[in-house]
Amino acid sequence: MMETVGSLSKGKMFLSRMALNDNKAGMEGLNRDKINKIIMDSSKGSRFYENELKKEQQVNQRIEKMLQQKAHITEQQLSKAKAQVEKMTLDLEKGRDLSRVIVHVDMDAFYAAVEMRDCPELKDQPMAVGSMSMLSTSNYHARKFGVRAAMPGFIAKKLCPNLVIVPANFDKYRAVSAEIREIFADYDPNFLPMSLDEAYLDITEHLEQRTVLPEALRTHCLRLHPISGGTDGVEKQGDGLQTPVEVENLSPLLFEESPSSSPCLQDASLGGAGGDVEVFGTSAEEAVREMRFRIEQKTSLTASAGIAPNMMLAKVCSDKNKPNGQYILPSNRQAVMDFIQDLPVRKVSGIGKVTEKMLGALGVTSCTHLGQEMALLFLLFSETSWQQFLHISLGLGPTHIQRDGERKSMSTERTFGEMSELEEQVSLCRELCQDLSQEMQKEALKGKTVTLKLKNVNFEVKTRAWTLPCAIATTEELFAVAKDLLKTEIDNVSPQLLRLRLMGVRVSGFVSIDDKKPLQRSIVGFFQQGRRDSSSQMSPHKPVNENQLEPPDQTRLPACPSLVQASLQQGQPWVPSRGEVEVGRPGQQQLSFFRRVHAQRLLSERLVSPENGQGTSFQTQLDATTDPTDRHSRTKKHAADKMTGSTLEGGSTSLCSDTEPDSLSCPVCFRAVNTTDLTVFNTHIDLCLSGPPTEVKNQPDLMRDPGVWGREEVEKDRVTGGMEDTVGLRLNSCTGDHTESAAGLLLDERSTANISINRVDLNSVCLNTRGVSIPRSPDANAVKGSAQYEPCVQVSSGCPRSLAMLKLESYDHRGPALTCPVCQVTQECDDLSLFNRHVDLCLNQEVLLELGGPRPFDHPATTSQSAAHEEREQLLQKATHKGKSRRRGSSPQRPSKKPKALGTARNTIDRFFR
DNA sequence: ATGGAAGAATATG
DNA sequence: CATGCATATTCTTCCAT
Repeated sequence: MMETVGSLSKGKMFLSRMALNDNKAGMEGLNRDKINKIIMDSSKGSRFYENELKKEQQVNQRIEKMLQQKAHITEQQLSKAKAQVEKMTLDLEKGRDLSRVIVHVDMDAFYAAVEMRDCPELKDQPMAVGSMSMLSTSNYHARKFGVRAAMPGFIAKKLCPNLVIVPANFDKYRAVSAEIREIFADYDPNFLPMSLDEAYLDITEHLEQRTVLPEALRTHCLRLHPISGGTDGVEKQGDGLQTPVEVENLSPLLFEESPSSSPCLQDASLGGAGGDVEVFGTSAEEAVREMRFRIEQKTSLTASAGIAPNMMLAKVCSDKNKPNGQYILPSNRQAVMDFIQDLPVRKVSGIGKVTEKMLGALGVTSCTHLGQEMALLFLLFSETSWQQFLHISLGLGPTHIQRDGERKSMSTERTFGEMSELEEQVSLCRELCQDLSQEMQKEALKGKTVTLKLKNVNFEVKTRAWTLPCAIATTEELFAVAKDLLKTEIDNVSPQLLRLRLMGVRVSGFVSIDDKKPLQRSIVGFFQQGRRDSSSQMSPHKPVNENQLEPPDQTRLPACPSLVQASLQQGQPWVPSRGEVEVGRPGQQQLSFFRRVHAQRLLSERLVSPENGQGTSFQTQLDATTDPTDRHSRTKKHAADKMTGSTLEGGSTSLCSDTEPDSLSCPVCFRAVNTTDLTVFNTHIDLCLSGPPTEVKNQPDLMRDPGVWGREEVEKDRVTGGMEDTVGLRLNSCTGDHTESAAGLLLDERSTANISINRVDLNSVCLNTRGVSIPRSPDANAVKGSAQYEPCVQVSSGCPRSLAMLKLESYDHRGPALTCPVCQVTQECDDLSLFNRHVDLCLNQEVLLELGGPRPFDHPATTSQSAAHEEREQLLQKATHKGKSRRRGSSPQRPSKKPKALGTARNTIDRFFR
């Protein structure tokens, strides 16, 4: 190679990552310089190119770092490494297994070949499958022009103006794939499909049987019965095989019927054109030839294959005589080593362009070099990389093919023209979640980690993930998490907009079938789990983190705020915790918002109750400082207690219960209702909820209506009251102005505290400061209790009309949490109609409750059958003026054509995230 | 030290 | 004018114990 990719050419950086990758069959002897010039000319200056440049420089830096490291290596280190290498080499050599016969089969130009088969006009011209922006495959004709897979169509067109680009038709490819897999299965029922067009087979057993296989069963007929007109396609040359023909049901016949009755022959004679037969031998080569023959007979497509003692070699071999050829590597050590000798490392699966370049910088291009430099590589690369290199240099690879286990992730992503509109972004996000959810449903999967992927118009990629305590699957759940992730990113660049070109959502952390049950358990099990967890924390023998049957430690993981809301609607166990946003100072490194979550959560748990996990100290504080009526809210629990045990621990400390019921606290007006009759109580709640909506409509006065919200006095009391011991802070604004307060929350200059945004509504923002004490005055740095763990922070709303509400609660019980007076379940939820429906259900199912214990908040669909509910909901919708009671599940989602906000840009953002 | 989680990067077809 | 999608794995960094 004279013009090594990555070297300098005419003083200009030549991008190795952009240049033509011609290590592909059918691309030998091309005018690379010319092709590369065209590629460069089409790319230069584009955002894509700029990003590639950036990435290239990163790689170069990595290489530089590596070379510096190399310079500091001492002889001593090197000889020590050498010893390591020798020892390891010996070990590996000892374990070398040449007994297996592994085959790698690979269809030739698969997608392109299928299209050509089905459209004869394409056969004689250069064509590719894909689009103007990306090609999946090209036929061999097109490859002569440098047109290949993973090349954008518009560049391919420049290389080859006559190129025909055919859109992909995956259903068709899948169908063909199924056909060839049937054949594979005859040779190895445990074959490993790598993609639609590729598979590994272990034919060792088949070969054993084959030696005693009657000749008739190795006899295959050839029917000259071209299915789509044309004779030989561009890719069909050599190997003595004839034109594409079709023989129906060949494989079953071959292996299941007696040879004498082979209809194959009859058919052939019937065909008139004279059916030839071919007898295949018993060797590995013959077996593979037979397999390829059958593939061609069945599909009119050709395949190439490699035969070798392990997968790594078989893969390389299958490429050797592409297309429509095969290569066998004898199963002896010398043959393997000879084969490896000059093999470019890049040919080995797993060595990509970056590794190739890094190795190249050390003078390693072939596998022999690799073997020679193993000691050096030991010092410069990671253990795993080094192991990989060593295996390669010895010609070793997996000898037992194993079907892939369970899938580990599932994702969907979409590329589009620049998208900056929040509304669009959010709705796209939802769409993706919906698609993903549907896919998950097909495989009955539920996952715990949701990852949002964003690529901006400069091709910079970001991923943001959140792991939940329980597995989720529905659109709403996924969206709840994804939109929070998205919102965080939007907030992080605000007031600028995210200019996206791609968005994706991924789910991982699937629970196995065995794990699913516990995760879908009712809230009873959920809480019992929490109890078990915290008790085991205390016990000296700490259990290993979940074996299969042990459900995940749900108390230790953060939950996504919106998810709580969503799961509420889905009637699934909710998780009493939340995520946060770090409000960083300008210039300060924005630490990952979620990374902090876990830490802070643990912290809060420690605060709550390190010794007994019951949160007693907190509870004491709570009782001492909350509104007196509140104290009676945790009443009515005869049933609930029986089921959950009398305490809820760990992350659920807040649900600690007290006893003696004589009144119930209305979660709406916060007043004690002097009754224990739940029906009466329910009526009260209903009244509260359907209370005068008129004033409420006027947003500025939202907080003024005690009849509906009734919180003002209470909260004012709290502001002046238990301030010192405040642990959770909730800040409510009755206008949209809070957007200021959310972002511009006034931290004093040394505060690095994390303010968590609990929920951002149209009308309120709920913030949580974790374990932070609020000084009475800007100067007073009251360090109390939990504050020893966190810096002090001074909070001000920055909005004259906002009302700071300080509420003494344990961490896991802050925010707009409502406790169901019936089942005692507290949940973050400020949608009163939902809450009311829950209460209704609880009441209606009192009997059930007695029998089965508390259940999760139920799905609205199952609960809002009655017209009364509907009415109330409508009322409430008016009352809150937020559309909060809109049921995402059942009502057709309105295309958020709500009036654009009066307020700031922020305001509108918040609206989208409802 | 070790281990988990998140995030970026690498690789494959 | 303009560079995809799905999946897996590895490496690095940060954090907690």
